[in-house]
Amino acid sequence: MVTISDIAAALGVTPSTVSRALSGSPRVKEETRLAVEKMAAEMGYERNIVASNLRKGRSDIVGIIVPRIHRNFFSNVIGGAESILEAAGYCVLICQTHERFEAEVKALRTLRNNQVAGVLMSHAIGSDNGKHILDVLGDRIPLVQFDRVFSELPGAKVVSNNFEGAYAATKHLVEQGYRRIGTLAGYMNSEAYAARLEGYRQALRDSGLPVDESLVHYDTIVRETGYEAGLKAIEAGCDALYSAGDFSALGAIEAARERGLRIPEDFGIVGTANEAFTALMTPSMSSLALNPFEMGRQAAQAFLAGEEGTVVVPMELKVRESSCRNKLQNLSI
Amino acid sequence: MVTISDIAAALGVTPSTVSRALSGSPRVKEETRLAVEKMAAEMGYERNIVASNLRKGRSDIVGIIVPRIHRNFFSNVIGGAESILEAAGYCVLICQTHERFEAEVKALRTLRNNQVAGVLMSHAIGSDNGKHILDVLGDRIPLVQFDRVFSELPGAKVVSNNFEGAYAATKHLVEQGYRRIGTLAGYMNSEAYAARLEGYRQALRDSGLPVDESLVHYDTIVRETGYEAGLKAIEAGCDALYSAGDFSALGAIEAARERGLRIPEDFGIVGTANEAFTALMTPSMSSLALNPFEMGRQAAQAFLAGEEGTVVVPMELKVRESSCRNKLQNLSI
DNA sequence: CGGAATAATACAAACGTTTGTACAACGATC
DNA sequence: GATCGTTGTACAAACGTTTGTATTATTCCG
Repeated sequence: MVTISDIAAALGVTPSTVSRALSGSPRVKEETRLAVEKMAAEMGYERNIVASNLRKGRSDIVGIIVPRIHRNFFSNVIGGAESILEAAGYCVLICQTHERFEAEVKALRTLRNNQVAGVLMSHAIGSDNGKHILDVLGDRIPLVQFDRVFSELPGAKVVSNNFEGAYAATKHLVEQGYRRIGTLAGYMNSEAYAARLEGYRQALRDSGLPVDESLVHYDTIVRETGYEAGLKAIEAGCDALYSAGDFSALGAIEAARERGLRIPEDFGIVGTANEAFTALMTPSMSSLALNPFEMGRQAAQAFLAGEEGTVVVPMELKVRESSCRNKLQNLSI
Repeated sequence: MVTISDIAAALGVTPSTVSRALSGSPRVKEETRLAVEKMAAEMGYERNIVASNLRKGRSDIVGIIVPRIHRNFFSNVIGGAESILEAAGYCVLICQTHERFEAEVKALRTLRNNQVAGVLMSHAIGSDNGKHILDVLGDRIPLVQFDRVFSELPGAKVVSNNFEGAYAATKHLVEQGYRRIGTLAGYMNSEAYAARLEGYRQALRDSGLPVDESLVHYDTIVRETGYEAGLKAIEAGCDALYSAGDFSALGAIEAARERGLRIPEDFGIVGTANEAFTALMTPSMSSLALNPFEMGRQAAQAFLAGEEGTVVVPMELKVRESSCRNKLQNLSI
């Protein structure tokens, strides 16, 4: 591998001059810079990033920590972040936590020891607060949180407007004439799910409908639990459900079919996340779309800008057949 | 940050002794090693990986290059690879090519300049051969290719049994009574697609059916091109399609519906990749499942083992409604 | 033309680790 | 007690870059 010293020797200058020339310092003469660049190209020089990082005390690597990389949502966030970071000259180091606290701490350590320029993360379900994050990263490494956020931590945050989204989804069901609307609510230690539940409640209140807590089904995010909760909801006389997840909504649809209910005539449903299958099934499923790619972009941009605020990425209600007794429509919140 | 020199000073030994103690060299006395380890723990020492990498000339980072990270297949491969590499003490640096040759070269350069311990990659459609890969990586950085493979390159390879898979898928269509079976074949500069096409052809031959080259539709991997090719296939009198991709298969289904054909009664289809939506749509779509997580695991293991061979990860034909005029069945190849 | 100001380059010390070689201490052997 | 091998440490030179300071070359002005 050719080094700046080789170039320096070939040109009869010192390595420092070569270094400055290549990084565009105003302290080298235009003529010298051109000569250096030419020689560097000729000799096939490429900067040793590791040495550069060691000297500078930081790298051009941005760490991203997610619970599971192969979940659709997170891989899209990563894709969005990467699209911005790559253009800005960074590369991306990925760590998974598998929802475990210990793995999260380990990932944070790994990233810090690699002297990453920053960390974008969505914390594990297993983490109750962000103390460990602060402990490991200190105040030297900028942090951007997305989706799952500890609001007490410093640094930028990127979230969805879960309250407004769930509000719009529920309101939509009301407008379609459903009157006894339940919800599959997810886990309450996640602020996102909690906000969706509140949005659902508020929409009912604002519509003059009673908020019946027996129609709220907690901890339902997979198909099986959605199915069971769906059966209960039907027995309780529900005619519609807003589900905080798509897979649980799918389970509820199964339950409704099994009970001989037609969708959307007898039973309406809106899911959340806009998973690929929702648009492709029959009848197609209405869903409150997250925008993970955009969240990734925003997180990356927040890191680049070094700003501290909270960015809210709007959700979009995709109205499809499963909730439309009236006409089809598409709402942006 | 505390360094080995700090520890050395605190104990009255030299940094080299500390370094050797921490890396378990037999050249330090057991007693000294314990003292060093204790002091390191007390002072909260963590090895500066960047400095270590510079000195050693390589890092504990493994680069993974994929066309697009948020494609289900690739994010699962990454997940599989990461599960193995993480356990072995490596971390994973991700690069996307967006199917572009130039981006692939840039990614390779980035990884080499970061002195990665190895590269796992699936090349871009835009790359016709692997010369650039060899040029950039040289023979110092081990390479493992997966899925899309240049067989002329050295290093380990992990592939699916595309020929056998496509053969089984096509044979299945024959067994279901379809007689004029076309194919959506993908890009022929990818050996995987080429092998699938051969499997399709061989299955027809072995079934005593004519191989009509006008029923082979090249370069169709997305929904739109699948739709167009689907229309052509229907006009040409096809009653079934084996598609080398799920999205193109979806497009073909649209085309069939538009032409008033019932699925599977009038028109059968089998896709490839077993995307999540295939099982959830109505009618559910048969698909030739890849095993991306396992491929990632195998690729990582091949890197760790430093072996050169080719690993074949079997595909599995998921038989669902879209191809079943007779009975439902599930085939393992 | 002298001297100050400025421009351009050279010098050298870092960054924190690893590792080959040298060295000291010690016990064993003859 | 001199010689030798062994064991444990110290010494010092890397790895390739960046960057503060010193030095030399150039320009400009009175």
